Amino acid sequence: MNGPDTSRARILEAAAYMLKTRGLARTKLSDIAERAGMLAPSLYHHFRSKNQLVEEVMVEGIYRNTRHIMQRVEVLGPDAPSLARLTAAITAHIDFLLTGDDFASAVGQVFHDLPDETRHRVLAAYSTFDNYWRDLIVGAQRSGACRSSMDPTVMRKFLIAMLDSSSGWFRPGKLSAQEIARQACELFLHGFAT
Amino acid sequence: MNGPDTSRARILEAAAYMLKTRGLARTKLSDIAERAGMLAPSLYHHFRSKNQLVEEVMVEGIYRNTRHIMQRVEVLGPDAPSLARLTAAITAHIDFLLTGDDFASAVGQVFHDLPDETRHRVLAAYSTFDNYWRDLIVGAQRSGACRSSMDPTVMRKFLIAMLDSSSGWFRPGKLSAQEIARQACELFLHGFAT
DNA sequence: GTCTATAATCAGATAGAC
DNA sequence: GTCTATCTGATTATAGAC
Repeated sequence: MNGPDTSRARILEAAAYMLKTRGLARTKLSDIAERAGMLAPSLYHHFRSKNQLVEEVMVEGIYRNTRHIMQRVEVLGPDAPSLARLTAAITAHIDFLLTGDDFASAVGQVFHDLPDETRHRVLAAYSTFDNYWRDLIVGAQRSGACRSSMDPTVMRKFLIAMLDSSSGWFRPGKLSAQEIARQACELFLHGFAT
Repeated sequence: MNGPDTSRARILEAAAYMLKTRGLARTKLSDIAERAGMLAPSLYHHFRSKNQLVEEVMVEGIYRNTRHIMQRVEVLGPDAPSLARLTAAITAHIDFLLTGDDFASAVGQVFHDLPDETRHRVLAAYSTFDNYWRDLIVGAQRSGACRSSMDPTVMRKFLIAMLDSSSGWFRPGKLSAQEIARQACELFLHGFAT
């Protein structure tokens, strides 16, 4: 049942959890190790450095999230209206962040503290994600469903910031992930005013 | 012309700039000192520790930003329609972030890495800011200008996250702060769809 | 009030036993 | 593959001269 890297995977999950919860500077290797059931030096059997470990978490988080969103959009079929595609993407993103993918949440939390060199490589992985959103937004404008008077880059930045923030303030037991996703769609597409 | 704490003020400004630009973990005391025209140990004549210096930057940033927003809203007079008040607040916030107040930008950048004890105190200062936005939003709902079907807390979190993000991606020479503010108002109040 | 040492701390990383 | 022990390096912080 276990592949050759069970403990490697456990370490990555522990790291993702700690990074999402406490950020980069406040997570020590010993915290990650403890959560993975071992001591800090053992991590070096699986990863060359803290940076490499963090980088893998980031890239994995971006990859998982992108793939999840794409699936939930593409299942609608190639002829789905662009607003339906946008709605599916927003809902998928919130869902994924709030329903326990620590990797995806860690990305937003840690990205801006990454050392320059690491950040460049992570940025490359991020571009797939970013481009997908750009296409959804530009597509919605081209189809006439969204306003061309709005700058698509600004819309994307605002939207992603808004969605990403949710993993920082979401508390289970209050509004559900579904309800938050619904409000995000409403707000982004139709606004708060009556 | 110079009060008793000119260099103290210079240090705070240097710290705000470094914190907004590089985040907490990546700003060293020596960076702050250099920007203030002195060497790291000299900072200890003015501040007890890095934490205390950072805390003062945070509290000052929150205070300045809150005061700026309140002024720009209250100048409309007590009978201004609630949408005008919201619009003024959004515009003021973006303006303040993008037109060079490093203290305000540093808050969003650094807040989540603060050591627990510091963060608690900063959070107390933050509540004035937060409550003001809450009142603007709830007021707009009560007046009927904004939809009661939306959760006011979620709207506030989404709005502030969206606005705060701008200091991270704004680049002078592209869209102006005014234009970004306009798009933020449009998006938040009327949405992106046609 | 700012400097030149220098100490203290702490976290990342390595060596080598088991 | 994980441990104990140790090293290294970076950064905060202190002592004390000027």
